[in-house]
Amino acid sequence: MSRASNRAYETIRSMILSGELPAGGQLAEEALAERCGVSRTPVRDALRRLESDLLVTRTDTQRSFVADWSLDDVADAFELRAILEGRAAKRAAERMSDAALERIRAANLRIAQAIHQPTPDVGGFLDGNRDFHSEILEAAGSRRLSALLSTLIEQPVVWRTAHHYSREALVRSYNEHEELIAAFARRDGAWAEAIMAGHILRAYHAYSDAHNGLTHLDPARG
Amino acid sequence: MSRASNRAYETIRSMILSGELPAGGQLAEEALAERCGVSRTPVRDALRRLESDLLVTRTDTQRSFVADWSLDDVADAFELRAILEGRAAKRAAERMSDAALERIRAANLRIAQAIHQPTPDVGGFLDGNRDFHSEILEAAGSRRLSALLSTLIEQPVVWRTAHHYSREALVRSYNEHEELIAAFARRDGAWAEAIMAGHILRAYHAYSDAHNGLTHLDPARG
DNA sequence: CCTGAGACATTTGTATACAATAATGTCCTA
DNA sequence: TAGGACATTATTGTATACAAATGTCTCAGG
Repeated sequence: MSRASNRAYETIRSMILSGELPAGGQLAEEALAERCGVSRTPVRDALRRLESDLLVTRTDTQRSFVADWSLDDVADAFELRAILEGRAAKRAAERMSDAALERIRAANLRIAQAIHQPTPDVGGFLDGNRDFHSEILEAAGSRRLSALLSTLIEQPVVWRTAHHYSREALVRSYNEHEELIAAFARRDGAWAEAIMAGHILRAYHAYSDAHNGLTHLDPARG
Repeated sequence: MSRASNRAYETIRSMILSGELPAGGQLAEEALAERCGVSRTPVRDALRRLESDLLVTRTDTQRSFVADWSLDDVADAFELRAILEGRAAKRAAERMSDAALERIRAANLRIAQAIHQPTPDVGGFLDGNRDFHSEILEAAGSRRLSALLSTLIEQPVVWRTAHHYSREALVRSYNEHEELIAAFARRDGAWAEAIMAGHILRAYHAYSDAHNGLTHLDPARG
C-alpha cells in the first residue's frame, strides 16, 4: 500500500477532518478515486483504514459515509481517552527513561515557543501537542494501548475547532503538561494518571463550552 | 465484501485461532487465496481486517505475518479488557432495560446447561459466554467501547486453551456472571464494574496458571 | 394517491494482468 | 572465505474489466 494507497488515505482523511467532505455525506469509491488521482483499488484500501479509525462508517449494504459524530459520541470518546491516556501516563511514569523524559520536555518547550508568538501559532501548538502525547504513549510501551488510542485521538469536530482556542487555553494546556513532566520526573504513576485524566477532561469541556455558544465557526485563526 | 471476502476472513481467522497457521508464520496473499478458493483481492481485504484485529502484523515492507503474542502482550490485553469491560458493565448497569436484563439471564442459563452435561460442553459454554458479554456491551450503548473491545476479546492463545478449563473453573465463571446479574438487577454501576474487572482478571490468572505448568497442550477436551 | 413490480442506473465486489518493490541467490573480487 | 554488485525470483501494489448487488425511477393497478 505504498504511494497511491497512502495518498488516497491522507487525501480522504484530510478532506474529512477539514470538513470538505461533510459529515454524513456518502463516499463513492469512484468519485474519490478521481479526486485522488488513483484507481478504486487503493481507495478501497484507504476506506478500510478510515473505517477502522471510525472516521468512516458503512451501512449494512456496504455504502460508505463520513462518520457523523453526535455530542454523545464526542463525550464518549473523551471519556475513554481520559481513561486510556491516564493509563498510558501511569505506565509511562513507571518505566520512563531519562532520554524519553528529555524528549517530552523538548516537546513542551516547542509548545511554549508556539504560544508566545505575537499571534499564537496554533499549528505549531498542535504539532508540539501531538509529539508530547505520542512520546508518552511510546514510553508507556504497550502496542495495544497505542492501537486503541489511535482511534480516539483524531476527531474531526475537535480538529476543526482547535483554531478557536484562546491563548489562555493554550497556556493552561502547557501548564498541565509541565505538571505531568514533574510527575514523570518523580516516576509517580498515580500522580501522572490523575493529571492526565484531568487534562483530557478539561480539554473536553473547553470543546464543549465552545460549542454551546458558537453555532457559526469562524475559519480565521486567533 | 460479501461472499468471497467474508469467506477469506473467516477461513484465515479460524486458521490463526486454531493454530493451523503458526504464530510468526508469513502470510503470502497468493497462497492464502488458493487455500480459500478466492482471488487475491478479497484476501487482501481480509488481511486488512485481521490486521486491525491485531491477529496479523505487517512489516515495514508490507509482508504479513501471524501475530506472535508474548506473555506480556497477553497480560497487557487482559488488563485493558478489565478496565474497558468494567467500564462497559458500569454503563450497562446504569441504563439497562428489563428486556436486556432478561437476555443476559438467558445467556447465563445456557451456560449453566452447557456446564451440567456428563462431560461439560465447552463449545456451548463459549457460545453462551460470548452472548453474555456481548449483551452487556450492547446494553452499555457505546459504539466506541464496542469497537475498542472487539480487538481485545479474541486472543488466539486463550482460544486454544479454552478447552482445558476444568468444570470447576466453568462453574466459577458462571457464579461470577450471576453476581453481575445481581448488580445489574439493582442498577448498581460501581458494583457491576468491580465484579466485571475481577472476573476478567481472574480469567487471566486461570490462563496464566495453566501455561506455567503446561508446555504441551492436549487437544482433547475435558 | 398509494403501492409494488420491474427496468434502468449506480455502486460495490471479484478476478486478472501487469507494474513496482522487496527478498534471495549467484558470481566475481579482494 | 567474506563481502558486495548484480541478476533472478517472489511478493505486494495498482489498474482495469466485468459480475453482482443495491438504489432509483417509472408506471400500471388498485
